[in-house]
Amino acid sequence: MGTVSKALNLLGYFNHGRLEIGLSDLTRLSGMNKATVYRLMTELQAVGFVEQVDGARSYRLGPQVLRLAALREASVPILSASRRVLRELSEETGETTHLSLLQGDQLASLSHAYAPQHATKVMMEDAEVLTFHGTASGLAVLGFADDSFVAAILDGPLEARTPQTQTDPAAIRRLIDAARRTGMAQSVGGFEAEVHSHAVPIFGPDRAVLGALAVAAPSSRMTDTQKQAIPRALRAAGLALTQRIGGVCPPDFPPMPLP
Amino acid sequence: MGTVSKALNLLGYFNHGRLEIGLSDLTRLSGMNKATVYRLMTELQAVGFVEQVDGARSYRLGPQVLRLAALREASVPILSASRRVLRELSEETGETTHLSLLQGDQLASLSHAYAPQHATKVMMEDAEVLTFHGTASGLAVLGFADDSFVAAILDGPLEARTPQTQTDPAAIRRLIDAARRTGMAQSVGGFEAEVHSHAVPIFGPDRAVLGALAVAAPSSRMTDTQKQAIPRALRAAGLALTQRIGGVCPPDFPPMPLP
DNA sequence: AACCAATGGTTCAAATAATGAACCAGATGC
DNA sequence: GCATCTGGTTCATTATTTGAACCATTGGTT
Repeated sequence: MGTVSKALNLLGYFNHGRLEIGLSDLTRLSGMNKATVYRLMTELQAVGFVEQVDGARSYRLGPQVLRLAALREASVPILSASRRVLRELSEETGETTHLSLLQGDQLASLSHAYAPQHATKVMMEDAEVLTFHGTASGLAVLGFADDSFVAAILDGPLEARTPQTQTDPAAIRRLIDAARRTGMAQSVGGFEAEVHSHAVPIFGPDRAVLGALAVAAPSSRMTDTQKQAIPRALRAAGLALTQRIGGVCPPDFPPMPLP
Repeated sequence: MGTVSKALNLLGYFNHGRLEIGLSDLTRLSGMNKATVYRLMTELQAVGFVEQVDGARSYRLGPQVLRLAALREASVPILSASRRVLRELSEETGETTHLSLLQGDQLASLSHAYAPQHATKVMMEDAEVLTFHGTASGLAVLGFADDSFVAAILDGPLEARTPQTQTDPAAIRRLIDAARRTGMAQSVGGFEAEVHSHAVPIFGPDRAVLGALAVAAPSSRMTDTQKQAIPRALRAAGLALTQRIGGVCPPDFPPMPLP
């Protein structure tokens, strides 16, 4: 691994629970030498990828990433395309919706919409990294990912975020197969307790899976009516989003059932 | 300059006119050795900062920057805070408004809003890099930047984007001084012909200037009425945005004139 | 007030990774 | 069928990165 990767991997330790990280913490987290971390962070700071909060002390992400993200959106306007789809899907289902995208070997939730209807709703934070085996979105993605990628996930550690999280590789494999067959995945409390999610994959122009569109509802509201309505609306929204970004579904993707 | 800076500087060559760059172009643009550029880009690709468009060929920015930008917004929610301010200011003035932020030694326009009123309007693109000497936003920022920073800008090459661009260092210095005295800057056709812009600086919690809020109108619509109304609305909006992000104006910032 | 354990930051010889000229192989143009 | 692009690769030379140890401050404990 080259120096550039090491430096940029340091940025991976930032998340919603750790928006600012001190030198010592970063040294511990990364397992690298303190002097190395210091030099890398100093260099990242010089190019505006991180900044120090005031004068000295801990680091946080810098303003330069905003410019790059805006240009990425200009190249591949998937987030902007998703906003209307998310909003309409939220209104139609009455529940929280979100879009997650593959970023290398991670799946991050990057855009969401809330429904106005209910006082209680599933709350989302952008940039949260999702597990593949414990979320509907993750299973939907795995259903259409490379075999080697799926194997790597099933081989790796399968953490249980909740008591309901499925961690048996064989069982997860069955869920993935079901996702591929039906074009949709579900998770009941696999990531957050009391949350029942449905998700469909989103495809790019090369027919590769890019991420997933999901509806997350409190389990208590998942009535028989909703269990019918949500998959129907979600499937249509997923196809619409894939289409809006110029994507193409793979040949084995199950078509919309007739109404 | 270390390897990390070299790699990340490569990302600086991406812009709206060049969303995808091939290896040879990048080699020429950067002046570095082709093997070096190749290795750096391969490494950036491995961590998801760039990706290759399909299989092989040219590079574009990768999905990883989206996650970092979302986290940056969670740290410093300046873009989300700006959206309402921009929208209201656009509605009030009937013109295009935008927010630009300092990113190291660059000023990039990162968020904008259009007014619904007119058929003609000034169009904006996010992530466009602005000149300091030829835009109202740039002058507003320089008015409250470090002396050394101002000196570096005036010392550097001062490109004329339009025939109207002021490129005389002494004249620009006078514009900067005026911006500091009045808390507002103007530019008539200094960046795009026929565009008359006003801008006010935005400050952070440490009283340092972060960027500028601007109103851009076609010169033809800049009537005496608008010349009064826009500065008034803009000044109020700038103070509101500074306040909403927890910023503090420096002691010498001219207060709002009484109505 | 002395002590201890943190913190961020710095040094310098040794170890390692980056560099660049030259070289492939394929595509495109003439 | 020659010339010139392109992206990609090699390998000895060179320059950068590395890491143990060391400072200076800070905050908490006895």
